[in-house]
Amino acid sequence: MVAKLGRFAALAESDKTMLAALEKDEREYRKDEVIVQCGETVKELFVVKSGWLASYSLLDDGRRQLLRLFYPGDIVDLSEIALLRCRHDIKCLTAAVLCPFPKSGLEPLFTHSPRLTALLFSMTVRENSTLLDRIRAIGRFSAYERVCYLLLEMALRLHAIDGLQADGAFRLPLTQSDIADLLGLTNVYVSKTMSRIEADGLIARDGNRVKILKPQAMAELCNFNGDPTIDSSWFPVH
Amino acid sequence: MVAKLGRFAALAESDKTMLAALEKDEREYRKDEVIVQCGETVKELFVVKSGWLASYSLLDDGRRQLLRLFYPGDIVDLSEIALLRCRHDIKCLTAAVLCPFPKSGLEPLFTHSPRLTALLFSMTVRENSTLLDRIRAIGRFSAYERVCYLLLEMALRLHAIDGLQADGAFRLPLTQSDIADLLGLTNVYVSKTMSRIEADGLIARDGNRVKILKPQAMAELCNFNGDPTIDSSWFPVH
DNA sequence: CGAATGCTTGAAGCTTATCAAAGCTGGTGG
DNA sequence: CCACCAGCTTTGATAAGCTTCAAGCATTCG
Repeated sequence: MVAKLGRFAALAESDKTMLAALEKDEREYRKDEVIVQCGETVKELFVVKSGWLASYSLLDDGRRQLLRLFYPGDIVDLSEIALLRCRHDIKCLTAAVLCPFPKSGLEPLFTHSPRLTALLFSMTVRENSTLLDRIRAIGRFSAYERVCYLLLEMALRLHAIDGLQADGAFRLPLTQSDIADLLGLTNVYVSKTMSRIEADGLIARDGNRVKILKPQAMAELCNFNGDPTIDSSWFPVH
Repeated sequence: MVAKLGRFAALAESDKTMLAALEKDEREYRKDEVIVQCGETVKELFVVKSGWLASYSLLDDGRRQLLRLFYPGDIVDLSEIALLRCRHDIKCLTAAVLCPFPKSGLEPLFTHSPRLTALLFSMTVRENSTLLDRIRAIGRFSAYERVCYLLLEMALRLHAIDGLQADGAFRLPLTQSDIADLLGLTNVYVSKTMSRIEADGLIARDGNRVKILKPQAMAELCNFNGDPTIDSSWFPVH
């Protein structure tokens, strides 16, 4: 996590120490294991060491909407610190290693490091921004555009944490049902859409590996702007 | 704004003073006036004194997605403080009075009041939570459910700032095209859907006034949970 | 009063969902 | 090491929900 945050702003040694304290315990989780259940009172947060997680919401009739994906280096779920009760389920999409820490573990950080506080605030805003992008995608994009969009976003996100393979391809640990629930589609139509995207020569697939062949064309197709740039100029110095 | 934030946690006098400083200037804006344009470097933020605003994203071919609504007491756009360039347009849905202040106006607040910082952080998380709810609505709800959802959310939001009329009705300053762009629908279908909702006896309409007749039934219909509860127990004391 | 804007209603069409069945793949136990 | 099985993906046929297009009506404003 120090590595991830350090990309956005220089950190003092004391800041690094505080962050490292959050990662001192490790716990392993199996694929599909549920980490947090909707309605629970949240006492613990987690730093993701490895693996993918997702938060999601279930409706009475079985409909499901995936809300967020958590990658290595993320905090699950930083937002929950401010809420009394958790509003969504969170589970492992792959086997994962998490570093649990009590909610109060962030307290010293808020009281002693304005700079680190600003940084966490910025991370929350950034996440916010990706949610807005997805609202736009689900609300106004065709299925074809939505899938392109998701693939680009994942590639970008993985690139940032060195999760891409040498040739730029990446393993897609989501099932097509997961992708459908993330984008407001059905698994059947995701399958048909991905086949079309592949037939059009925009991507190549091999098992669950995906390689984006024409990132430029795909980005134009779905108005993909990449990540917002964090402005650290206003951060308190210490 | 002091009133709005004070609802979530007790504020020290010094905190109130800092907040009040943000609201010392006032400027009037006309309906449809654009406050912030996509791509601009953000130097100024605003406290909404009166009126409604919305941020939105335009696609090349004219499609539009409304992203957020801003009500009196909100900061437009708190998120932008952390971003170098603005990613969306923001405009007035009604005539409005805003209090502009420079981005740097928040700096003393971050450096001198951990408690206020935590509160702003919480507000951001809370907004985050409503975005997740809307992702769920757009991704998995039918048009009928989406419109019910939006009306409930607005009523709740207005209730919190005493914006409801005596009989519980409220003026809806959005056009049906706005509602459509907020929910990922078309203006035509919003019209048909609202007529159905009214025919079903869930709401009553008179011009642009709306009254929710059966809030309970509507809430069950669309799994409406109300607002998340903010946990202020972890806030630094001063 | 005329023009502009927004709302309503109907008909036709398209994207996506639903249902169903068959093919593929990776993991497990014999 | 192979066969089996469960879960995932693919493909096709049909259906539903929403969009698009178009015209008429209502309201507001200069």
